Amino acid sequence: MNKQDTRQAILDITAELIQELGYKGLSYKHISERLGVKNAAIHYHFPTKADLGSAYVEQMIVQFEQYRDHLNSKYSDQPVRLLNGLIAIPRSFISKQGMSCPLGTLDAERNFLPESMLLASRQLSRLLCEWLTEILEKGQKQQLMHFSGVANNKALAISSMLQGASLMASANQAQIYEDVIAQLFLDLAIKP
Amino acid sequence: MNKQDTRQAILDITAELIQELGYKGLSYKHISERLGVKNAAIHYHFPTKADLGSAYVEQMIVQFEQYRDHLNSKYSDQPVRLLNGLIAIPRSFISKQGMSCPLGTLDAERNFLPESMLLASRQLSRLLCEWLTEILEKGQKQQLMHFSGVANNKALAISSMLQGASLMASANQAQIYEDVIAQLFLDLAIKP
DNA sequence: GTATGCTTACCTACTAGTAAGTATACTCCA
DNA sequence: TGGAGTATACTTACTAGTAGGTAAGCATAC
Repeated sequence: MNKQDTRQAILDITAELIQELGYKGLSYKHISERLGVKNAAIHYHFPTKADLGSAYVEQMIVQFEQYRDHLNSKYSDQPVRLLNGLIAIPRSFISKQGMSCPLGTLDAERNFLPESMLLASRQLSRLLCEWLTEILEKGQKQQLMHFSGVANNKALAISSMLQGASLMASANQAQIYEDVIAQLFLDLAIKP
Repeated sequence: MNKQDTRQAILDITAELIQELGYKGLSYKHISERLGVKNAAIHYHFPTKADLGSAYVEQMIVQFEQYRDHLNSKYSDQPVRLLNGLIAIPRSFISKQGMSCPLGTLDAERNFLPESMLLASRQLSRLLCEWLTEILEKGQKQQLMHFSGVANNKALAISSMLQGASLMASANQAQIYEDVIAQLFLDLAIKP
């Protein structure tokens, strides 16, 4: 097989497994069995687990940026649509049985993550929060969203809420996420 | 050593380690080394890891109930004090370097937890949410806390927020938790 | 004829868990 | 009161399984 194809296949399987098992729960054996190769083949593409983990988070960042830019250009002046787009990210993970949004999982595994991975996951978390801040500012300016304090801090609070709700939904019932989102819309006084 | 004393010492070390490493990251070797015994000694008190994990969560539930009952009787009609008491729980974990509130960690490890442990951790999560609901209802009645929708769902949203903020604070900077709490008080329009 | 992408075969470290042995402390009975 | 017996709280020594990682070999394709 082509080197880039195999590499991408490994990353895809890694993404699925991390959503299910976390970084620590992920093993080269899991990946190699799913891919139908031997575990040494994975080491050929990603010498160490830290290399694999870092590549995974880097890929998540790229995917997030593409998604954000796409929505930003499509719904530039529709902050409610943008917010719905952001909210859809954790939802997409929860909808798959046994899986969850990886950001919370990685935070929980902070003491096992290689430095590069921890830094990258912090960056992704920051990017998400910055996007949410912009959305809230637009929403406030257009009087479509209402909140106290500065957008920056409100974004941090909502970001925490989404991350927490995503984990709780995965470990309890998926419905929890929707209930929390409903409350969020009530709090922001968004007219549906 | 006395059997009950050793058992409690093991549970105390387990509590610390789970806050730091999670259930999966915890090992009998870690515990036995800290306690200055051999790993088989831990198996004498807790035959399987599932026994240890379940005992740990059960203990958390008892401690939570004592704390809640104590505050409830002390500040029965002071919902803001009660809320501060609830908020202090995750804070107490975050304040210890490298540690975090175990509820989020356990949710992230849902696919590795023995059934009894998963059920117990869900129960603790539910107890927390129920207490918060009562506090919000009192606060609303006394016009000390303001929010849209029903207390039940608002409690779920805040609960998610606390859990998410606790994880983010542990993996990033502890200050995040305080920033989120400040926003929460703003949102509830609580006068300080 | 050589670089690529993989396999075979191995390594060390660690995991939870177990069976058998042992020193200590307590209990019962002469 | 003293000694036999026994329960307690461990240790020693081990198991099978899994982890990440590596060195050398080997087909295939260029």
